[in-house]
Amino acid sequence: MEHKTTLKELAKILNVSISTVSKALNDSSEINPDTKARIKEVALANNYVPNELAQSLKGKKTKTLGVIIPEVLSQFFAKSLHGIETMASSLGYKIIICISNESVQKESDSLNILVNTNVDGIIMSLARETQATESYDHFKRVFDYDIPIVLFDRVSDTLVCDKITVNDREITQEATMELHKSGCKNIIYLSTIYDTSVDKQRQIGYTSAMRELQSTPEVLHIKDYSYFEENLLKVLQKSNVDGIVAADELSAVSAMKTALNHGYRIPEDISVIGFTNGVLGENFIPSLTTVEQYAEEQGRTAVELIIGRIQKTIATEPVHKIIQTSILHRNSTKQSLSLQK
Amino acid sequence: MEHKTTLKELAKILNVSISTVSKALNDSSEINPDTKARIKEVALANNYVPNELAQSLKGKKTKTLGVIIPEVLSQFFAKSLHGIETMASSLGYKIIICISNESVQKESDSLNILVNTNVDGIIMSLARETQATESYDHFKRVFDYDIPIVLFDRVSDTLVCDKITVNDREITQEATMELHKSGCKNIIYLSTIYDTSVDKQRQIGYTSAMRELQSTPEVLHIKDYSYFEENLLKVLQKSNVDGIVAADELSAVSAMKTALNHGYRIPEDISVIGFTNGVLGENFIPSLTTVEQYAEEQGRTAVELIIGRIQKTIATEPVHKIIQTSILHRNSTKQSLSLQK
DNA sequence: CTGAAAGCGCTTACAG
DNA sequence: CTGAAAGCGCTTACAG
Repeated sequence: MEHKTTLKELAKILNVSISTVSKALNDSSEINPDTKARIKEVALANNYVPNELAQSLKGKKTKTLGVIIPEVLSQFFAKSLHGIETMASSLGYKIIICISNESVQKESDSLNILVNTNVDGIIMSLARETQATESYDHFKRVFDYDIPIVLFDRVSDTLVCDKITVNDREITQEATMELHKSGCKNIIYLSTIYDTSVDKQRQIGYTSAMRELQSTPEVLHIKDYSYFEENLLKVLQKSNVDGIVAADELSAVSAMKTALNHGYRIPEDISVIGFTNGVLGENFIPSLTTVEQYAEEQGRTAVELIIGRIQKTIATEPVHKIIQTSILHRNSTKQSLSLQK
Repeated sequence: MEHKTTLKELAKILNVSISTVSKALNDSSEINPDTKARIKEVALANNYVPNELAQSLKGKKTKTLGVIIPEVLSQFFAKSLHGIETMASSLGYKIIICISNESVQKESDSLNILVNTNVDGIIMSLARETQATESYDHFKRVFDYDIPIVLFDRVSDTLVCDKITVNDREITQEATMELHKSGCKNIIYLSTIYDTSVDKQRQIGYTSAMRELQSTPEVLHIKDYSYFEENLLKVLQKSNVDGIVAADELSAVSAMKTALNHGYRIPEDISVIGFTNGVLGENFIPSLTTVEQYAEEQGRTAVELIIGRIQKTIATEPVHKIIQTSILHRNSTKQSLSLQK
């Protein structure tokens, strides 16, 4: 087993001091060009690579970003992660990934680990439990130690830091209006991501559209997929539902599945609009009309933001970037008089 | 902004030496119990947490695992990652995640980063390009420096290290036989994950089943989803296909979609068996009969294996764990005389 | 039982 | 232009 060459060893081989080797390899202008060349050559020949632990211990920067997401099985977070990884690695940063599983405890543990491991910054989307219980005490260390943090998608006003979201409220309002324009009379809002900030925003958007339409809003939160079909069916029948705005991809597809399995036609009897452009909605028959959330772009933007913070190249004021979304028209909705591809 | 308390500072407050503080906090038997208690109290009061960089620099262990997966958008890898993260964090290890995007270059870059960052071990699934071109030179440093590595799912005989796979060959043979028993006459093998080890194994399993059935095997590899429908349709018609063994979840669902869109009934006209138990196959209508790959378990097992290696608690011989899979019967296949839930 | 010293592998003021 | 020294924050043989 080989071991990693050190500056000390190179210095010995070259018969110069460690400082000289270090400076030469860092291209310091102090060093004679010839010496530099000689040193670099030997370093290369010995496969020298600086020990990052030692460098970080001195320099205080680890070139590592911490990422905490609530889960990785939904396309939205998988895509965000992909965007984060791509951008981070292209900019020379590594990522430590933590999955909170929607739990405050795991989120808190993860934050502590990231702080202890000296990440340069943290990118995260809040756990549902954190948002439901408004528990933010576990962020204290992050702020105490002034570690830059960027929240995306699931954000909170309590936390003063950079944020990235889409225009959830407006787009949901727009989605609701579109269903109406395409002929839907009884539109409900369906969500399984209860208690999250995005759910709240989307619900507000839906509700205000309904008010504008002088219709009574009807919100259905289903907390457990075991009762999904049963719960949804009851509402479909009772309220004569012909339009559904679903807050995420899985619930949208599940709603279509339930409806189809019980003889409803989509979009003829019931139109559905969901969120997230993922394989699930794309491949279902009918394909899902959905709000494109630009998950990868959110991830990439989060990395740019956090690195800007780390390198202090952006304003001191916290930034809230709102990404403008659009509705991706597919086959779970009827053509309306307005837009359609 | 606060800063992190150091041993030096604690020593000063306590009027003892740094060594004593260090030993006390590490519960060394050398230290007087009373002194220990006093030191721990002050450490706690000052929120002392050891600097991991310094500890790692001394001790050579970072409690960090590197993970490289080809992509994160498919349920299989997302689930594996989830299993890895869960097990790793429960055992006190952090994970650095890299996504190779099926590219040798990115895989090579990732390996270098992980080596340079002093991870204790690496868990990975090979990029398609790596397997297609049989390029393994970029693994040299990993082996030179004796960094433990565990391969899962996409493995290679060229790399001498621990491995985890499922019994791909046998289960695909079984899947093919089952389609036959349920009445299928013209069964094809469909794959979009060409050039991977798992594809090869599954293909072999399929082919040997076909030989056993004295039927001519027909393998359809589609390299680009833009031509999926067109390519598949041609074969469906030409060969009068009534059974499809698909090598992954997305191709299985895409095949069902194509067939349904062209008037075939599933499973009456064409039966389909896929791989991976994910939301995609679960929610499609009809739901996909599929090979349960125990992705999360593979991830968890990989972590156990690598940590065993790191702590040298397992045999020196490389281990190949083969996880026994089973077929999850759902609605894309007909009841056969044998098993059905 | 406590502490001074050396060292992990670097970087960087400072001296010459 | 080169090098000796101090220091990042720890741990651990060794001395007392």
